[in-house]
Amino acid sequence: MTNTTLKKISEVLGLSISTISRALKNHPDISEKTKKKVVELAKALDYEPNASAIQLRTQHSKIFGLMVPTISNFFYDSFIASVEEESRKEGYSLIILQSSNNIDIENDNLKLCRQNRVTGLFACLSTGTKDMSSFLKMKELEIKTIFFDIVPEITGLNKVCMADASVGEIAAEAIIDANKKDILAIFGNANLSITKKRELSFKQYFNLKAPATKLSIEYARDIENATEIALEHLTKKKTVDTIFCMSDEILIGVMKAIQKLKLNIPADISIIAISNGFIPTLFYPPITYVETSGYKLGKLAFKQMMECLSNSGTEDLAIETTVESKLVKGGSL
Amino acid sequence: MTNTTLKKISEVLGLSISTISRALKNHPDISEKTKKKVVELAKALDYEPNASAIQLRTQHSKIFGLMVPTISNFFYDSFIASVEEESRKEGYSLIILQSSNNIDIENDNLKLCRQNRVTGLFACLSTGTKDMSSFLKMKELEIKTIFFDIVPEITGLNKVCMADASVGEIAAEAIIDANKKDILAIFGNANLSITKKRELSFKQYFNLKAPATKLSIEYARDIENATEIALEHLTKKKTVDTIFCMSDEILIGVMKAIQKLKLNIPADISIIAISNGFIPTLFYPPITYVETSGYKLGKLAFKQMMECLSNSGTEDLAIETTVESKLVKGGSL
DNA sequence: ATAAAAGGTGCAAACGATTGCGAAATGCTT
DNA sequence: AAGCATTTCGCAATCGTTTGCACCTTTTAT
Repeated sequence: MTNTTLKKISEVLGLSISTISRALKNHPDISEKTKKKVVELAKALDYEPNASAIQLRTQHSKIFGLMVPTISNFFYDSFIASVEEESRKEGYSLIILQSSNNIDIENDNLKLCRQNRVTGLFACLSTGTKDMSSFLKMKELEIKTIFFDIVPEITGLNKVCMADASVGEIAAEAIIDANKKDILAIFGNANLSITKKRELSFKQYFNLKAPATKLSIEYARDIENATEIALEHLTKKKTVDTIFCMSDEILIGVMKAIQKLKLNIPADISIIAISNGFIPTLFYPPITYVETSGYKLGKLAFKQMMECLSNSGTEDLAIETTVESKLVKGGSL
Repeated sequence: MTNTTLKKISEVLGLSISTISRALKNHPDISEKTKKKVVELAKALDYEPNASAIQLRTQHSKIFGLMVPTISNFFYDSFIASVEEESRKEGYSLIILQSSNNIDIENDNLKLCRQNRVTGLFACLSTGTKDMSSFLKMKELEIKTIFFDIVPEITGLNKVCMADASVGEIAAEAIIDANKKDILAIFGNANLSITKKRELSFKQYFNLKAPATKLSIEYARDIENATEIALEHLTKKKTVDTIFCMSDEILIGVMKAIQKLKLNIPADISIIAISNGFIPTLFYPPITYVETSGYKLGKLAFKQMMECLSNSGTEDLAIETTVESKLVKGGSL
């Protein structure tokens, strides 16, 4: 069974291909009578336009690319879900790519996007990305790129992020309000700008508002490493009264340590995290967290993409926007 | 900056477009000398073939579609990740779609796949799907479809599933081995074949091996509902000694109830779940679970897709394969 | 009545690549 | 040197759609 094409419809109706094409897109040149005939036959024959042909002809693809380090992630999967929702509404398809934090794969993926002539790309950098040339190549090809979450440090690009600085402050403020004095703060990869921002604002807020607070800063590579770090601090020097976790992964690692030591929250130890909100509710009491919503970020990124596309042609300005976050109180602080 | 095309290369080199095309694909008709020249210039000009043009010409798209009810899900996200990995290796792009368990969206998504002329589709049915006509339309268009996880009941289709029957048995066996007598078994949507299979095999195994066991069967709609059900059983009639959870969602709901009641696992109550393996490890002691790996299922689905494609032309046989699972012992039983 | 203006439709080129077939150039044989 | 095979390459059609332009009817205005 071969696909129905404009040609086939035109042959049946004894009209030209161009007339069919115009009729189907409700072009004013075509009479109502003809339009009706065409539309009806098209439906009867299950006509569905060939996206490749349209792309080829119009040089416009109705496809977005979306690249994340890993799909299996509380933050990214909701970001993806969010962008997917919007894309579908606008009639775009979404090609999902994961870089696995591997630069070669990242470049392969970018190539795929170029070959498919995606209209736009949502990109979260992989951890090791230093060389932005592949991304800049996208710009030359007029593939609009919105960077999100982990974004390049260079300017002149479109970026959407959580308001990372304020995220750090909100957490710090909550800790100070709870009158905690000895904090273990565990961050992620120290090379990422997201980590730097959160850490800096976190520390600065303490310096400003509660300089006497004792802060131990650590960096965890993964869940296991976070567990180790927490165990180390909780067993050797038992003075720590609060643990701050920069991410869900770190929170999970820390909670393993706490459960292992059978500590009570918040009697023995307080916890506060930065999270999408899912993991914190799995524990009892629910963990207090500063919300970073992949879902909201996705919506924002999409909005920015659409603006970017409508601005096309004119000077394309690079915008950096952020999603503010808020404290969600559990019972862990 | 416009894209490099075969035409542009041909003009620079004073050769015909066909020669360039053949040279780039290492066609034996072309001399080594010419090939070398062409390949070098192509690289210098950053030539990247236009996927749309190729698709249009070859009627073969190098794109797979993948539809799940929701991306944000422990099982599906790892399935997606797995298929994405393999697709990339084979040079395919993946279009991800989520149906949100909404039949209209599901149909829209299928249409998108058709319009993009995807080569193959990995599909997990949404909960309410009864009418398979949209899917059968894919078959007419020779879009190979592999159904996974939640699959249609009709035969003659390609399906990959967890070995749901054996999953139920493994759980039942573990419970019997642990010498438990009063079981609360919470399942998901009772209309899904996956639920039916798991439930049937679960009950049958008890009937066969330990008919005296008391089984209370319940169905939970979502996390909250699972919590309610668990609370109900644990507070009113306190005889239940084990809770079986058919999915991560149910496990999460149950764990909330247990933490709320401050019950000790496994002293007060035993837990066993069917899970991807992530959620069970978040608790202490880790929950014993029967493993259902989205990752493994993804690999299997992809393998089957490739076989399906290579078989193309010949009689296309419908295969149903399953991934066996195993018991992963935590400390909850 | 006739010219001008709509209204409706078709022609043909274009998008970028693939490929069967034919043609030119080269080498080889005798 | 002529015939033949072989190597190397180009022509042109094709995939399905869009779109500027020209064309032919009707209307409408004068």
